[in-house]
Amino acid sequence: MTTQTPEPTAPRPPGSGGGAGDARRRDAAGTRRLLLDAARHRFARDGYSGTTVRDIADDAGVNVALINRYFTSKEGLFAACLTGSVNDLERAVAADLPLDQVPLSIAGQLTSPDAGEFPHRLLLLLRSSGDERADEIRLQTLRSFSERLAATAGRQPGDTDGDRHLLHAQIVLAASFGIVMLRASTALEPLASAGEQDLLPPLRDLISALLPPK
Amino acid sequence: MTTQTPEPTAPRPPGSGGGAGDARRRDAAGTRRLLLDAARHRFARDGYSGTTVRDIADDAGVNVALINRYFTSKEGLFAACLTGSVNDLERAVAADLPLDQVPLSIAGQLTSPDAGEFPHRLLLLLRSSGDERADEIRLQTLRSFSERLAATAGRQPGDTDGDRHLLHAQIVLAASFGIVMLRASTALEPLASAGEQDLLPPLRDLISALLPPK
Amino acid sequence: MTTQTPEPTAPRPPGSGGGAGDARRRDAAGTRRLLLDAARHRFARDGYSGTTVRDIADDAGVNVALINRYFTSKEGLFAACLTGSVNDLERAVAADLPLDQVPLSIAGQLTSPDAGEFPHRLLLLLRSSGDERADEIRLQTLRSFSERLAATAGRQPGDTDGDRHLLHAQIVLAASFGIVMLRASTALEPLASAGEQDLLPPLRDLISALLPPK
Amino acid sequence: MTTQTPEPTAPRPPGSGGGAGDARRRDAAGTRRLLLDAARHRFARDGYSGTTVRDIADDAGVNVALINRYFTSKEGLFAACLTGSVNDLERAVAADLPLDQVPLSIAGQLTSPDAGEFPHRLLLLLRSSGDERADEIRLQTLRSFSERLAATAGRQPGDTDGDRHLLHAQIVLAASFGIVMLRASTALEPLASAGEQDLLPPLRDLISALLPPK
DNA sequence: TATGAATGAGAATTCATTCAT
DNA sequence: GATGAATGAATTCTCATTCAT
Repeated sequence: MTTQTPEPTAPRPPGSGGGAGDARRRDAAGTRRLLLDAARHRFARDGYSGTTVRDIADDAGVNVALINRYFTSKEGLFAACLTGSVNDLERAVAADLPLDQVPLSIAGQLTSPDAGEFPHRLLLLLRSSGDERADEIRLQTLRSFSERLAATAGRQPGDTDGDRHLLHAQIVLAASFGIVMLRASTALEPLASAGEQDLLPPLRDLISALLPPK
Repeated sequence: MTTQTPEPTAPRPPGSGGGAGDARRRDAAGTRRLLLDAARHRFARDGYSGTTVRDIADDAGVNVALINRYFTSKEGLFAACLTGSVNDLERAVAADLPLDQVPLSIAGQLTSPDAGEFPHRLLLLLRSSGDERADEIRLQTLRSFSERLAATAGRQPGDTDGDRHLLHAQIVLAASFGIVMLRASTALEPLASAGEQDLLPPLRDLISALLPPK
Repeated sequence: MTTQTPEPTAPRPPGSGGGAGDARRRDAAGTRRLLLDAARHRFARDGYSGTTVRDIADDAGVNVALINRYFTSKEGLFAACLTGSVNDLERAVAADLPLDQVPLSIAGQLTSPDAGEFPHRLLLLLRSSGDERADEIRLQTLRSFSERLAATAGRQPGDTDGDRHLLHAQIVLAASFGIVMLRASTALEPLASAGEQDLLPPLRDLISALLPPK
Repeated sequence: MTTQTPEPTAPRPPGSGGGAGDARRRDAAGTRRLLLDAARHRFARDGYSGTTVRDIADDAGVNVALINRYFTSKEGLFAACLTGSVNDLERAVAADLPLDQVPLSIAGQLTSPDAGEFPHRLLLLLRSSGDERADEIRLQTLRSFSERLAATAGRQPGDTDGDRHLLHAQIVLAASFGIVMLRASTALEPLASAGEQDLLPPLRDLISALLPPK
């Protein structure tokens, strides 16, 4: 394995399951959530096959076997991460923001100082586990996203091709993905550590260039 | 553009017309190239850990052991793919295009009808093997790319922060990545099957919004 | 003497009387010991590279993966065998026998009728895994052995070179090794099946010739 | 592999077969000898399974495939080494030395300053390839050796057991083996670098203690 | 519910050997 | 006779998963 784990590839000794001080023991719901959180980060950062269930369990501080107990399999856990993220994302954009606030929202989400969940949830949409079901979810989510985004754009005079807005919305989406990816996987400065106030202006420009308001 | 670099098809050994089956035997350079091509596609599509050396060897139609023979290890093969791609990318943009041709060039590269190499080479830059050396190459390439791109932009009146151009260039780069990723890993229409003539206009808009000409 | 150290047979889990088949399950310490015992024999007999981890696991009747679980790697297992053997050897000679009992002790150890552990532990000291750490242990052990042996020898009138005793002790050690090796790897009669009463006299002669008592 | 080759595990690049300056090319007998010499050293030092045919071929500066060409297989090469060594050893002791010269001869052989062949040939007798045929040769050689050695010893008054001389001779042989082994595989001082004049006296003592002259 | 021991499938890599030139 | 490309059979090690407690 070549995951870039901080720990210097310690030969995982037998009997170091976790046991974070015996707190939160015997709490099914809590354990589930712990695993989901850990998994989302790992999957987003290292991809599906770059992540081992042991990594996740260790991060969560629980026993590996519980992954299978609660999620049946690694793929099950991945699917759960995905649907969970989708739900949260849906809720995040459900507000149906006015168009001129979209850049602000995106910029904010991308740079939320507390290493917010948004980038991870987004990244997850690009990760494939090879599981058909999960892939369908991904596609469905992306589709609905871009449609909603396209809907915010104004119709330009002489527009015949309805697809054009959709294409542009998908390009905006793609740009967001690209930014998250680059920030997540490289140390490319200044992009990697740009803050909200840095990202907002160019994003506003980008969006208004592709999706002019109605 | 659409430079395909079809890697001038190995000098076939005498007496192997061109039939199916196992022609091209006993040709070290040819085998190497075959492996590189197969590996680039697999790595770009499935990521480093999602790819099996056996997959690659099978795609290339050669024995697995040859990967270690020619590239020492899976990581060695990955590094070779990366540097190879970098070289080709460098050459591709070496032309130092005038700014107003950049969108055209990008659009062309992204949509080359014959599933050209460009997207794969680009995608590769986002894949990590955990190998320090390879990661350094990736970063270096991205950096030099964005700098060159930034250099094509005009200085705006009152510009004090030189980083701004760089940031914008990196966002353009990110957008390209995002488009390639989405096209590669999902069937999101209309983006997935948009052709050059579809992508050109929005890309032109995007670029001139972020990197106004001098 | 003939200390057999039969490794006080793992605490069998309740409800597994002593029948054949796969008793002793779910007993980490027992499994570890089982692997060590099997490994010591194999390594001693076939050398490091002549031994397969699968051989060892099969001998021990456990799954191969457990070798990596408990000892990290084949080399780790080898090192564990070595240090284990060293400890036992140290204990075996710790008694600081009076010189005139040394031949008896050696003869006893070499011929313990139940194919005792001693020869294996000794043989192990001649096997190299290429692992630096393990090699250092070997050397250290041999050194301390021969020093202790040399110390039992009397000083001869006019002795100036202190090294002489050490050299002689090492030759005695070498002879012991040679005997063990020949017995282990060939069917050379009568040496191969000589018993304690056969070996004792010549060993006594050999030792008193090289290490005359004080 | 963990052979302790000096070269820092250079990833053997394709196309570095050997070609020692194109001298001695197309010389079947020469090549054979070259391979035998290289093989004897490797086998003696690293054992059968610790040695790779590539190691041997590289040492000899010839192509690997020639091993199979000339010796059919790795085992064939090993057997050839063994019989070759046996022949040389036979010749070495054929002189039927007077008993009082045996220690001198052995000490000389063990320490021959030019890293003589003797220790290697001797060591080879302890290495097993798992090949029945080879093992038979080894045993046969050891037997004839010890018999010849026993024959030099004088009959003691009241000797009834004829085997006693043979046993003693085998112990002398074993001691020689042990010394060679220790010298070859460890850096145990002073034994490791003892010269002929150091080894001669104790060996003389050892031999006369076990095999008193007639 | 939680734990850690155990397992089998599969991954990368090495190696002796054969083939074509 | 000699070379190096190619191959298939191991070998070590990792990983997801299941079992017994």
